[in-house]
Amino acid sequence: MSEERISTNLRKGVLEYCVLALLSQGEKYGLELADALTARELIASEGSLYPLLARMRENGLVEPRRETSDSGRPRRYYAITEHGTEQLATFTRVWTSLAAQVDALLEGPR
Amino acid sequence: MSEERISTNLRKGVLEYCVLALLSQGEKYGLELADALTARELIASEGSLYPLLARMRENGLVEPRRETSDSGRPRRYYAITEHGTEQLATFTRVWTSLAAQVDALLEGPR
DNA sequence: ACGGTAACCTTGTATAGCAAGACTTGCAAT
DNA sequence: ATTGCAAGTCTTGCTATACAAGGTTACCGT
Repeated sequence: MSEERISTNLRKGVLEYCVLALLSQGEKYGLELADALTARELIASEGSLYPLLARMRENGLVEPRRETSDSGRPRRYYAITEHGTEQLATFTRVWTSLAAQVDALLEGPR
Repeated sequence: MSEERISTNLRKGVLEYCVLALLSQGEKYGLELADALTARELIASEGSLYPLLARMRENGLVEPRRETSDSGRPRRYYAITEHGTEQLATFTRVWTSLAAQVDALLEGPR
């Protein structure tokens, strides 16, 4: 029951950069991102993703492009911007450092 | 400028269990915890810690004990409870799994 | 025409960390 | 004594994020 709560809080602030990491491998559209993140258990529902994408667009981290259907309904593809790439690099530094501290604490005194 | 913001969000949901990890090595009082966490860059100020300790007490994760001064002003020592120990174990599982996913994403496709 | 489904988006809510500072207590100079 | 300083605890107001639940639009097969 509380495993969910733990996950939820852990995801805060990580999700944004996981999206950037995925986009750094190439453009993706909303549901495609949602599926990739769900498979990795990094989101619990699309309700987290779309508001996040909107924020990221406002902050200039991603650039949306509308692709009107070759088949199926139109999709909105997102590409990472230069600014987004920089932010991803910064995050990687911060994450690596923090994760090392947490790992050390969890392992306890040698 | 935004490195702070990244850290802030990353800490959410981690801090609580870092406190438990520290307490699993023995009782500690407020400022002692604050110093340990600050040294590891896991908090930015005591303003995060005291409300957290209060929440953790309400949730039965820690048990406070008032120690009236042997020397210096009285301190409130916190000990981890059995429930706290269980929660720490659960967190460790969740954290390990999530951290692995994030690391994999940051390293990108092999 | 009609149901299904892919894709996208919105609303409301709970929660966690933070900055800044208030308050209390003991100790040390003067 | 009195003043000042530092250790220790706690409070207030704020912002931001993930989530559940549901709603909307467009395409497709039958």
